[in-house]
Amino acid sequence: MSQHRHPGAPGRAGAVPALPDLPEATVARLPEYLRALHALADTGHETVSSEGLANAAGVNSAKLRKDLSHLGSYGTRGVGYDVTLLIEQIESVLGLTQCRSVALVGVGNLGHALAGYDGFASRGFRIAALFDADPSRVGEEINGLVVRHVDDLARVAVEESISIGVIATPAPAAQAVADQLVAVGVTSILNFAPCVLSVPEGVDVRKVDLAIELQILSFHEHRKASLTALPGGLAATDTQEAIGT
Amino acid sequence: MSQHRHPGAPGRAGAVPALPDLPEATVARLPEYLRALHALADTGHETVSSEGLANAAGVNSAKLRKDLSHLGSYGTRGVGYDVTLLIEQIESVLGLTQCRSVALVGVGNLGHALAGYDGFASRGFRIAALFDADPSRVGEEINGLVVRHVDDLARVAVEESISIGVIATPAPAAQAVADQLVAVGVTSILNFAPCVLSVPEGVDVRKVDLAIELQILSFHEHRKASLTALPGGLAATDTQEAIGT
DNA sequence: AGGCGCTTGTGAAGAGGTGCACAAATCGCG
DNA sequence: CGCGATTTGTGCACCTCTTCACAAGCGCCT
Repeated sequence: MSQHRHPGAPGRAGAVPALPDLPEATVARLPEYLRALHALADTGHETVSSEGLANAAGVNSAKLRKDLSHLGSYGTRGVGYDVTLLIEQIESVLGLTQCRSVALVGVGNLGHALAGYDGFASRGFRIAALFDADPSRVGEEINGLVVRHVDDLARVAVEESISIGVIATPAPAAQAVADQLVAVGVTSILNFAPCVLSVPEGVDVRKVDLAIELQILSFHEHRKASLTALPGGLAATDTQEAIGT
Repeated sequence: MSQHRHPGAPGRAGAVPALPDLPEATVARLPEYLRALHALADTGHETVSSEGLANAAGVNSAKLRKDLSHLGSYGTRGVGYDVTLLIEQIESVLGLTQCRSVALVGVGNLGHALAGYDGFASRGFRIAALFDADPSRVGEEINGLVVRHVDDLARVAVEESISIGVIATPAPAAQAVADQLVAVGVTSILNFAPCVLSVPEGVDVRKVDLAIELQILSFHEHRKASLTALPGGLAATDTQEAIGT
């Protein structure tokens, strides 16, 4: 998880239509539900049960029902959920009704791929500008966008009304880029650089580190290897819980 | 989170030197500590306090101490942790003492970038083979590796003793690739395709979906926008959280 | 209209993670 | 040698998330 502190919570916000104050874990799963729902809609389904949607999203059906219950009662007992209605609701909650403009900084190996990734556009995000610090890369055209120098960030960010910044630079440059993004008023950052960013309060940072995912897999692999290397195979249940502290 | 069920082994035998049975949350943070430790080692630090390392890793110092305590007492009270020793311990626990071979399937936009990502090699992973289903891509050389056809997966996987598979194909192809990987004996998969994979028990799948991260950010952005639009103007300035620095 | 089967929504219990606060342990110094 | 400064390791309370189990609600069929 990343840094997420949302301070004003105790003072209940008054009469705003819907500020559901969703649990973080639920928010993290909503996009997955949304993807599954779109797939269902594309295959002609009009309604879906919690069981069916849970399977499509890879979660437990009870968890799914509790998650959806946090955004209101949009299901019909005995029937299920209306696919179209649920899509609208989730998109509304996630703030996807408006198309958000993304600035991508760092057009190296990874940044290049991100610039061409069509999963963003199909989910309502528009990559509005590309930046790099390397002058030899400035001017290059990627996917219909021209790479600009990072010094132009301030001007362009305002022009394009950027709401999310993506950092795909090498680690040493990431903090400086983050500072620039914050200075321009960006309050949401997706960081692919393998380093910790320090940002002022109110700015959300999410981190994606590809190497870390591999290391976590490595741990489980290592663990499984230790287990299968045991004498007697895995059915040997006579020795157990010998491990204390 | 991803699918992590290790149910079939209720009696996990315990005669092995150290099977700490770490909490998942701890495992997920160890790589971050490791990165911070390497950075400290490179700058000449020989020891580090929990406070110092916690700052470098972007977490709370109490959490860090508890995490490290799960792998044993490798710190010295009044002094801190020996950087080199701690690196060795964490790498040992994560199973990084041996270089793991990775097979990357799907050499499209994203796969291309992953193949060239040097963060893998620097963390002890070796991309041992590249695959694609598109014949026009087979034979292409990327970063010193030749792209092979996915039908050769079985043969090559054995030759190269692949231990982790990375799926960077379009979503519709992902399940078939996963099945092939599993058939070859791969039990750890990192999935970049936006879909749910179903795999037999004992196989670990971790999912990275770039669009989902953006959608989570979008939610918080949406939420912040709603808050600042409130009448009472309970601006977020009353609580200063001073996030990890 | 009434009953029946199906599905949602939710209270409650359980599991897991977090952070505080402090005792225990170690080092350096007088 | 003992004392104080410092830092680890951890018991405990709190909190969030998960899972179970079931009542309430809905539609269909007779």
